[in-house]
Amino acid sequence: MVQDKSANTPSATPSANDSSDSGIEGIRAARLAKVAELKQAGMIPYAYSWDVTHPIADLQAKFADLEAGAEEDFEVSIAGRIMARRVFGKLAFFTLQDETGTIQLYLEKKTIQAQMGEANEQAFNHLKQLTDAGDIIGAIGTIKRTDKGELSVKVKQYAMLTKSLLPLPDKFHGLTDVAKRYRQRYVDLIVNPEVRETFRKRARITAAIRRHLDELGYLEVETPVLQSEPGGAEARPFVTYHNTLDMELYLRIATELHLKRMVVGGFEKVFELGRVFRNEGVSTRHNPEFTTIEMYQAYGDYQDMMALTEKMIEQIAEEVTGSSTVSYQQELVSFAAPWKRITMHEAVQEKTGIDFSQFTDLSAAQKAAKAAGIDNVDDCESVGHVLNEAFEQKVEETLRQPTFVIDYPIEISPLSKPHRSKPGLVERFELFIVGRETANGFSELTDPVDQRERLEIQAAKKASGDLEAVGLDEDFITALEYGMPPTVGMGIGIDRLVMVLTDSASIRDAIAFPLLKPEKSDSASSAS
RNA sequence: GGGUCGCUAGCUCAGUGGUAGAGCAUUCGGCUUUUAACCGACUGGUCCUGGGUUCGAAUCCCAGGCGACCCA
Repeated sequence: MVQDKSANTPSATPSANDSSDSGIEGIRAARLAKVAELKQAGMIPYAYSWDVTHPIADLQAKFADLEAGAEEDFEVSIAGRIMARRVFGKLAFFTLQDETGTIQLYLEKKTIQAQMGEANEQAFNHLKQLTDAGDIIGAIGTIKRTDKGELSVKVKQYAMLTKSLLPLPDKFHGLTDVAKRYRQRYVDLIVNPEVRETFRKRARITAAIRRHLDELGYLEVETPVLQSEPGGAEARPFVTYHNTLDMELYLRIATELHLKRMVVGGFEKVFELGRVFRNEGVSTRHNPEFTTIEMYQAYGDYQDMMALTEKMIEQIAEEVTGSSTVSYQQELVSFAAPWKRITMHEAVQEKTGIDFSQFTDLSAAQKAAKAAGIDNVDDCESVGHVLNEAFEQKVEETLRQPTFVIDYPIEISPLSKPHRSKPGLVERFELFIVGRETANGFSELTDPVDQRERLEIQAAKKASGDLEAVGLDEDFITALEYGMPPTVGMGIGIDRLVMVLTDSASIRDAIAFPLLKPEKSDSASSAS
């Protein structure tokens, strides 16, 4: 191994094999013994750096046409994790993996001794005895395609860079236990290439959004996560506490109200891409912390924003997956614009036969809905709420291709501007993809008096115990009183978009570290 | 919140009342063209936790934990 010349002592050190235990503790002990042996032999088991000349994928591409058995006198230096070892008496093959891919190391005793022998005659033996699958090593050598056709680096010199103490999962079956995959995502990432690809795609999606909006002249801003009055959505917040101010604070449930303050302040195109927190249950479609982008454009309306949305997402789908048609869980989804637009009333009428726009009376709407097999209508406080129940129960799931549902009832849209020509409705759209709400946008309510009235209704609900109702944010109203230009806003659930574009069945597959309950409670297990 | 299923070696999994198993990994020996390398030998267990039934429990019963799926 590459080493400093000082300590070239024969390995009179503790052998790695005096543990009779091959369970996890035994493996750790054996590897710690190897760490000691490496040090004893003058090597550094946890190195400081390594000069890499080529990512592995570059080598695979550059020498793709090299014939079996051929060698190139082209010296490279690479680094990565040993994923598999195939060791013979005087020859060994390692599979080395870096971020870009894998390549085989061709490790010949003859060659390594010739190059490293003077420094360490034990170089090849150390390779066999002191390296394990999971270790991170650096290697310098030339390119060779073996007789069996595997592109390899014929190693002249190598060095341990990081000694791994824990065994990798089964090299063939990998790690499949989903709980373990989420709890130890680092192991999942090491052994499951498709998981790495998902998070690469996620990064490309957010980068593409930023690039797209930057080109359109949008400004990325950051607004508070800690708020004294969470608003902008109907959801229960997380509560936290500030010590020196001696006050409760809430983690934001949306970025909406602060972004609108930015618009009031004169920024005409703003967005924020960031984390919001909702104190809700966990499912394949919900994680308590998730990522949204909200964007606001002055002087535009919801038609403008729908046009922007379909164009942007179509472009992202093409960039990230290579096509505007993607396969999601065996279902083809086409992002080619323009997307279908249908009013909420039309959509519900299509599926239930009921025209809710004819109802002015709540009980008549409830009766009709019940007759159509719609549940939970008794608690509805308005025709609009009944319509929404009907939509959620009978329509939502059926919207597989990207679809804009437009013109929502005003009762369920406290921040939207009234529709310019349809009384009782607002200029709002929601985007559905594979049956899931993925985006939500509307012409923003700019009338401060109307806004105050609508938020007061919410505040009253909150006061009477509705935990999801939002409070009245006086400062937001004050901002509107200074005057907000006509504005359209929209939010996209980034995690759900990532799910569709990465073919992930669960939101947990699109979030690197999803929330999980601790595996074991440290507190006493005795019941009370 | 309800229902169904799962939890056994580091990993992937067998094992339905009678001494806890296999493959891979680990350890040891052999091997210069392997790639799920191979051959030989060995090692490795809180059978998720706690109760109960039983002469005897991974297995049956009860409660709990964590997870998956479905429903609300």
